[in-house]
Amino acid sequence: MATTLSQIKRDFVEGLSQISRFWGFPKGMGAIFAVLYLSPTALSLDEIVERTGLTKGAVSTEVRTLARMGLVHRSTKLGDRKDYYAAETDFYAAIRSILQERQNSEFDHAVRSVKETLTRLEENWVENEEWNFVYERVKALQEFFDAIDSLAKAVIRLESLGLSNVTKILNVLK
Amino acid sequence: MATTLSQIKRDFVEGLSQISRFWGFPKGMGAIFAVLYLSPTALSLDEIVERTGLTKGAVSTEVRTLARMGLVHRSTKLGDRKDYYAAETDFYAAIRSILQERQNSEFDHAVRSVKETLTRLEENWVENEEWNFVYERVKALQEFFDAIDSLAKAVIRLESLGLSNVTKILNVLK
DNA sequence: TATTTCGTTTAGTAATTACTAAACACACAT
DNA sequence: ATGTGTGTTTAGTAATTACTAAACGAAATA
Repeated sequence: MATTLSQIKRDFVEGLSQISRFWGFPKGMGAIFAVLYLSPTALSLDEIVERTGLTKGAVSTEVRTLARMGLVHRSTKLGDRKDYYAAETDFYAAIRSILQERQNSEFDHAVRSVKETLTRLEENWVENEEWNFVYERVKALQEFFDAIDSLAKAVIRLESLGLSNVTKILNVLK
Repeated sequence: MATTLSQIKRDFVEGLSQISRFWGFPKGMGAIFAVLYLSPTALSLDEIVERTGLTKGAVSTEVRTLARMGLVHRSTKLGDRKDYYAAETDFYAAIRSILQERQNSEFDHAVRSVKETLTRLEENWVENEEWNFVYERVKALQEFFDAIDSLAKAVIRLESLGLSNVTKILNVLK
């Protein structure tokens, strides 16, 4: 049972698929990214189809959302009608892109709804114990979300420093 | 159309449900947490059932995973056979707890599989261009995961400083 | 021991999500 | 204009996940 490169690759693709699924993305998306990531050259849609075992339709849509997230890049060759896809290798850039994408997402809408709850509580204020209690709790949650958000932005802003350097600095702090 | 407290609460519960779903948790889990979070007193399983509209079975299992994640706490009253549940209000503590929980999870297993790919590449080394290429790529990914992990740990370690203070410090850096 | 009151488990259903197969649309080449 | 090689869309299916209803078990009470 020789450990061939293609075997190792297959296992890697499998691993990224699971990670993808864990993060709430289709596992096919992870597979597509993995295949592109391990390829030295950009791949056409049909090559991705071949290497992942998915159908053209699935690859077409999923590679597009990957592109929207900035995790892959689409390119073309002159005199060739095919599109070619390559994995983004700068993960910090990808994160930044994903966070931007997130701004318009269902998620941010939901987070905003917490903020909105707060406003409604303020605008229809009734001075009693329960109202006060609810207000304090919702406010605390909203502040937490804000804190996370600011932290993420701060880290992204320091991208050029390198994530591990940022970590080192933090570790010195206390 | 008066904006009553119970209306506001319902909307809040709805909001957290969506957030929960976005993060890949059942939306019922979000609803349960929200209900507990807005309650000044700990609630029994049946009270949660009543306020969320879920069944006892669903609440039983989901409240348990919430407890495992450290997002709610189970308690009992003397001379009362019921269990009572209350929301954790220290979110930083909750995050820490979730990250610990994660150690044993399917996710970490998957992340470890990347590390494992790397080892296999090293152990069966073949000196050629492709092998080298794949190795470099996998290594970069593994280092990225490591960096994220260290960063998370560093932030958690600074919990007592307050998340927003950490953010402030980071913002001064550059 | 039988009964009540609680939480858990289980087996099945509903709802959602990922994916397939195939039709389609567009651009280019002949 | 017709045919060929692309990527996209769509309608349906498979697989997964969240949830329900109801049986069960355990512990306290009668």
